[in-house]
Amino acid sequence: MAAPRPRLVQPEPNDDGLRGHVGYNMKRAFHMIQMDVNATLAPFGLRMVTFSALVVVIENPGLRQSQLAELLAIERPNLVVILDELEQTGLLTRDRAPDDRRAYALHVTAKGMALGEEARIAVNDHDARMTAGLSDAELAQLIGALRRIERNGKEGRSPT
Amino acid sequence: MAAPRPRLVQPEPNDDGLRGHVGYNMKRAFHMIQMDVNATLAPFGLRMVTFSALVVVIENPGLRQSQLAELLAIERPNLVVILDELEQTGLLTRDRAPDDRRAYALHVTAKGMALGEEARIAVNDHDARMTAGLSDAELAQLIGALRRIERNGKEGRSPT
DNA sequence: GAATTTAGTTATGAGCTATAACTGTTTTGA
DNA sequence: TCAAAACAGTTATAGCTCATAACTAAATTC
Repeated sequence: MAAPRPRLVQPEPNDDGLRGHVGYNMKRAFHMIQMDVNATLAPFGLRMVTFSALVVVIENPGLRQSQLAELLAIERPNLVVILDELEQTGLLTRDRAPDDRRAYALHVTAKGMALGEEARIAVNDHDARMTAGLSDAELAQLIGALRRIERNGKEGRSPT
Repeated sequence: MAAPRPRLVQPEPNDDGLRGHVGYNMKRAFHMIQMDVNATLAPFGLRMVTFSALVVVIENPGLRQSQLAELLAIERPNLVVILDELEQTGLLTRDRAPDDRRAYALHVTAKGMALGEEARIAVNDHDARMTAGLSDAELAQLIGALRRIERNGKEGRSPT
């Protein structure tokens, strides 16, 4: 066994005092995920939020904008530009709802469907990369904990 | 047992297709944490990032700005305004390093120390709120998973 | 049918992050 | 020794995300 090395006069600086906080660790982890997923989606002309919107419209055809905003927890005004982007690149359509001429029914185009499915494969690869080293059970536990935190945060808000 | 209710023509829209992705769940969880921690720190005149900087300087007195930036994974230019804020409110000092007149040695003031410790108590409460319902073991597992993801993200980057 | 509510939009501002380019100081090495 | 390179901190700037207020047009309420 090696003899103990004499203590450095100037010990290595560290962020140990923050590592016990969930928020600090999550901020750093999320930053990595965001960078990687955006790099992953860039070849498709998508960002994290446009990908999310596209997937939800694929799975909920005919959805209204306000419903999509609610589902994604995005403010309506911000969703407008996101959908502009997806509409202008021909991935989805805004069709006037026949029963309510204020509203739009959202549908993906064939192109949107195809691109969405391809992007999904890429995002699954990204997921696998970022969660490498975690078992299936650990991954499920992670997602469960994240959803619990999301719920805890909602409960703290005003009971709408 | 109740008889099965007939299937709705328009089923409730949902984001199930995204819930399997770690990034989507983390984005939503982190958003809640960020809102809550900022509300928690506002009475102290702090934000998440100024709190983080303050804590690290408390625990690493004499630290250089570039070391702090490295530790917090913040770009140097962005750290400047953060430290301006902490310096102008009298929480820390930038002292010219005697051995290198380019560099500053960072130290917290007595006021910074006191405020930092108070803020820490508030942030611990925030942590407890956000992670309510998770056992100690689950919390440890969560932090472990987040650190793993952070490491996986770093490895994907250029090996500087 | 006037008043209110709702769906989507526009305009705008705040916060966080990243990059390029600059000043002044230290280190390198010819 | 002294010019070139590297380094610490800074300034300026731009992008992305999120939030709010105020608007238009259509539907609903009473």
